[in-house]
Amino acid sequence: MTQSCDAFAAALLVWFDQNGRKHLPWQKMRTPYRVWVSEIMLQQTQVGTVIPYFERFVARFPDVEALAAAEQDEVLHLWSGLGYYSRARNLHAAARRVVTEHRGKLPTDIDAWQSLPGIGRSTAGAILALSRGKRHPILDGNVKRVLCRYHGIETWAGESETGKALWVLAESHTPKRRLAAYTQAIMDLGATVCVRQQPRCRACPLRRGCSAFLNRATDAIPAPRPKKPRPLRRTRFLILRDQDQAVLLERRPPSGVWGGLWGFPECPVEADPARTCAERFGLKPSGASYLKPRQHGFTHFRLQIEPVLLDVNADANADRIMEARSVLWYKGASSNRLGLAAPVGRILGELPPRAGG
DNA sequence: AAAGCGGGGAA
DNA sequence: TTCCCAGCTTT
Repeated sequence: MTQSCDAFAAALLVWFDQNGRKHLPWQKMRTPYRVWVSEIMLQQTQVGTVIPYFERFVARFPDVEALAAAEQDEVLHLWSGLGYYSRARNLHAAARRVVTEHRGKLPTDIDAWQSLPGIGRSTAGAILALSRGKRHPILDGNVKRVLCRYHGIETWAGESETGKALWVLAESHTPKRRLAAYTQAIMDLGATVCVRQQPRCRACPLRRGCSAFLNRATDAIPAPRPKKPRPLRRTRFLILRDQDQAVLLERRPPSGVWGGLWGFPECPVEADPARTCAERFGLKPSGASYLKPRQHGFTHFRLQIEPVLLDVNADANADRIMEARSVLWYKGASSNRLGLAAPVGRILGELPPRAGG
């Protein structure tokens, strides 16, 4: 007798029918395009955060042609606040490639998906399983946690040997039928039951076979990433504000921190802000006030931002500055649809009013 | 304050 | 192949 799936998958599917999430926005009209967008948004971001972004994004770009035709600025604007902006740039670039290279047809095989920017093995497998019911394993953070606990894997999942072993296990548990349900089920279990801290093992359909549960090891598994110290870096944000309360923003380089987003000009903390302002923009500030420094956290370092507010009179120079496409005077969200780096948006909302302005 | 999360690209 | 990078939310 051949069974269509192992005990792991069978228990998971039974659980899913009762407890799985079936009304997420990307589960209505479950087209490959919508599943693709949702999977990219979900890569480093939780469901609750993604939902409003997803709704806005697919309302504006309902299909791959609409996305491909968009300006990058508008794509980044709709992504602004979600983080990891290379996801948005890659999604946009991939949409353009699908239109030019596949005449707008989304791929049906996993290699074609994986050759698109921003799509690796797990994301490609998830898209095909969820939207077309094809048999491919996935291995995202939730699945790694479930498999490490179930199989009692005590090494860190980010280690390459551990990762290989997890892919083999993921493949072996993947059933031959009900691929969309199974794929959603294992993600849902990780997100709602087999959570990192205080997992709800009493509600888990897999506990009878779960090594970590049977050995009371759910606190130790999954093993945490080996941690490294995060150095502190400092930078200055130059906030040039003219007599109409408009603020000068620069487009950041396409790669690196906040790549492609708009932000304040930066200068090293050793430099003189007023002189930098004069040298780079030909504007002589009438005063400089040092605003409260703030810290912004990244994975590998912390950034101390020291904002300096410089009041300038821009009339004579505005045109010359604007000739460069990478600079603009920002008058508020109503007049510009741009992607702003998160701390830039916060600082803009907290600026003190200009005296006599 | 610290940890988590998937993939790209440089080394 | 192996590092290093990215930005927000949750705890």
